[in-house]
This record gives sequence, structure tokens and C-alpha cells, in this order.
Amino acid sequence: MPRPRQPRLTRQLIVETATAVIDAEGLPAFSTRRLAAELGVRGPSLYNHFATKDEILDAVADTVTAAVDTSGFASRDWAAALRDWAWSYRRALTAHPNIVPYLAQGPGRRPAALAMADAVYGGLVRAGWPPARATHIGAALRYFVAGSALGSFARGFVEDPELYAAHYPHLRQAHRLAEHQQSVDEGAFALGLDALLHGLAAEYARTVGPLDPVESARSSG
Amino acid sequence: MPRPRQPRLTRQLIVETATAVIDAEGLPAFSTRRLAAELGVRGPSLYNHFATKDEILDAVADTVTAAVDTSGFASRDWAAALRDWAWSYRRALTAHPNIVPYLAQGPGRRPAALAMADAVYGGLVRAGWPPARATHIGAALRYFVAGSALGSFARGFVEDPELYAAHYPHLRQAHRLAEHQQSVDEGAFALGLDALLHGLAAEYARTVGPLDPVESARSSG
DNA sequence: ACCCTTAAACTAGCGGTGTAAGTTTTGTCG
DNA sequence: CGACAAAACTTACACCGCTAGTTTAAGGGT
Repeated sequence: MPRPRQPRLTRQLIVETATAVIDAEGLPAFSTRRLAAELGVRGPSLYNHFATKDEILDAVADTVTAAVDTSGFASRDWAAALRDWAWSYRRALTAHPNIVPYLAQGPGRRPAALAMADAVYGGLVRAGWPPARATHIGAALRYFVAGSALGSFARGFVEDPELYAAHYPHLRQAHRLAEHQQSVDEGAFALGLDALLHGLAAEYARTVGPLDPVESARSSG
Repeated sequence: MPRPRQPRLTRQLIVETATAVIDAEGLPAFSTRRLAAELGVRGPSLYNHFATKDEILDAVADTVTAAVDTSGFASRDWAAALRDWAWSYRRALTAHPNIVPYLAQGPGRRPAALAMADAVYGGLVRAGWPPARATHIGAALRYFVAGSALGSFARGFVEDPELYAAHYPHLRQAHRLAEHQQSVDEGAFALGLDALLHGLAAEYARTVGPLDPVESARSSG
């Protein structure tokens, strides 16, 4: 079959279909031929629109990241903005859990990830945090969010009580974790985020608080 | 070549060599044939000792996890024990960064991971934390450690200043991140861990502190 | 000492993967 | 109207995880 009257593929259509396949069947099942079949096309045709498979995955990861809301840094105080961002970030990742293992391996050169990092860093520096500290805070929260979306704590546990009773005395109840996976993961995230922000607020009060944030931003901007 | 006088493979030798290959060449380069070649053997021979490739990877992940030290929970107060554990956990993962993407996808049924979870959970409950809270704390710290080892924040950035100057105004200096990758990642980890522990200590004082931890452990054990 | 079972390597091969190369037809533009 | 680029195609390569069947050595039983 030669060139069709109307192109059957576009970058956007490929990315959307790739996202759907990954969501439905997981990363390992996602192959160029599988994706092409879903698009009514043969595998190599994709290479008219993307240079490599990784480029497709990058595009998927980028659209997932683009859904993260960083607008809080423009309108709210730094702590509230961080909290809003972290939750939005988590929601964006858990909406497409199967792509997270790929996405989590570094911000890369993806525009949406860079724009997000830029907004966070800028917001923190504007609030008076020293640049090095702002970098660390953004990184620490990214670690936490990515880790929570990636390694669902409860997912690994099995529903067979016998397995734990014998060798892991304190995990006697662990088989129940599987039932409550989502609430465990969200509870752990909420607790950890609150603790992180609490600790950062204390650090802020100790090292930055004395200065007027606005002044501080003006003098360093 | 038939059965040799002396077996050339053992599970331990396979795991050690697999670790070396992954450390040296990365997860994508790790294939059964590549591993077998390193062992002076043909690919399928591995299947006399392991049922699948994933079983080999699980064994590698387990030995990495086994290096984590949780002894603090037996001898120190819960906060110090958590700090020691988190750093030990991080050191174990960053010693073999290439296996982390595999390892981070849940505790699974790996014995070392379960033993670690058991020690942490038990230590926290003994210190007076309610069981649900203990689960959340262990999970939150795992998120943070795994995320930090997985998605090295600095790694993704490029050394070309031009790339950032145009579109990401606040990241003007981002190209410098690549130079200081290790110190950025460690600084972010140290900051985040301190903040987390600070927040947890406040929570402890508010909800558990009033009770004598020893009493509390006795009454719930 | 012999046989039988099992272990541990082998070879051959299946179906799948990412992707390179070259082909064919269509749409578009000078 | 002819040239060229675009977008599909087919073919093919090297590699992948893994299965099946083969060969020989090691070890235990009589």
C-alpha cells in the first residue's frame, strides 16, 4: 500500500494512541508494531513521524507532565504553591501509572518537565529561598512524588497471610495492604508531604523568614 | 558441549556477574545472551538455574536490598533509626544505580525487601506509632529514597547554556547542574530527609509523645 | 562393576523486537 | 507537466526471551 490520499498518521494521533495502549496494556506490551496495528498501519510507518521509539515515549511523557499545574507559584505563598503542585503532579502521574517508570528516570530534555522545573524554581527564589536551596527543594519534592507514583507501596504485597506470618512477624497483617492499596498510598503521600512542608516551613523561618521575602527577591533578582 | 566435569554456573556466580554487567553497561544492555557470554556459556544454560530473566533480576535486586542496614531500630530512638536507615538505603541503591528502575517498582516478594519493611514497621510500632501511621511512614520514606536514587535530578540537564536561556528564564544556570550532579542530589536528599524527620517529630509530639513510648509499646504488644 | 536417574551444558529454532533500506504511489509546487 | 517530497509499503537484519530436544558426566542403588 503506497502513500494514501490522506495521511493516516499524525504525531498527535500517534501520541494519543500510544498513551491509550500503555494505559491499557502496560509498558512491556507497548511495541512499535502493536502501536501501529492499533493505528491501522504497519510498524515502520511510524518512523515517518518519529525517529525512534524512545522519541514516542518522550512525547507521551511530555503530555503527561504538561497536565501538571504550577499556577500556584504565581498566586499563592510558596508553601501552599508547593502543596498544590505536589498533589497535581501526583494526580498527573497516577492517571497514567504505566508510563511512570519511563518518565521517572530524570527530567530529560522534555519541554513540559523543564517548564515545570522552571516554574517551581522561580517561585521558590521569588519567595526568598536561596537559589541552591530552591534547587534542592524542587528536587526533593520530585523525588517524593515520583517515588510514590512509581513504587506503589501496597502493590507488591500478596493476599496470602501465611507468607508473612512465618518470617516477618511484624508484617502479619500485610496481606490486608493489598485491599487498601489506594488508601495506603494516598495516606502515605499525604503524611509525607505534610511532614516535608512542615520541616521546610521551620527551615524557612530559621534562615529566610527574618527577611522580607519581597525585599529579598528584589535584591537578588 | 555436554555436561562438564565441574558445573560452570551457580546461582551466586550468575547473580554476581549479572550485577557486574548491569553496573557496567546498564539495564537495557543486560540480556541473557550477554550475561551468558560473560560467564563463558550459551544463553539457555542460565535456565538450568533460574526460571526466567526476571528471576535473575529479582535476585540481583534482593542482594542490593540486603545491604541496607536496619539495625538502628533495635538500638536507637525511632527518629535516629529512620535517618540511619534512609541513608543506608540510599547508599545501597546509589551503589548500583542501573538496577534501581527495576527494583523501585514495588517491594514485591523479595525476602530482603520484606525483611526491611518488617524491621521498619516493627521499630516504629514499638516506638509508639499507631500501626497505620507506621505503615505510612515506612512507605513515605521508601518513596523518597527510591525517587532520589531513580530520578537523579541533575542527570537530565544538559551542559548547553543556550538551551535553557531561551525558554526557561529561571533555569539560566541549569547547565551548571550537570557539573555538580552528585552534590545536588545529595544535598536535596539531605534537605528533604531532614524536613521529613522534622515534620514527623512534630507529629509524634502532637499525637504520641504524651504517652510513654515504652508503656505504649507494652500495651499494644 | 554396572545401570539408572538427574544435572548441566549444548544446538536448533520460534515468535517477537527495534529499525534500516529501498519501493511505490500520491500530493504539491515551480 | 515534470520534479520532488511525503507517507505509506515490503523486506530484512540482528537481537531478544525462551522452549524443546540432545548429549554427556556425576552420583546413588543393587
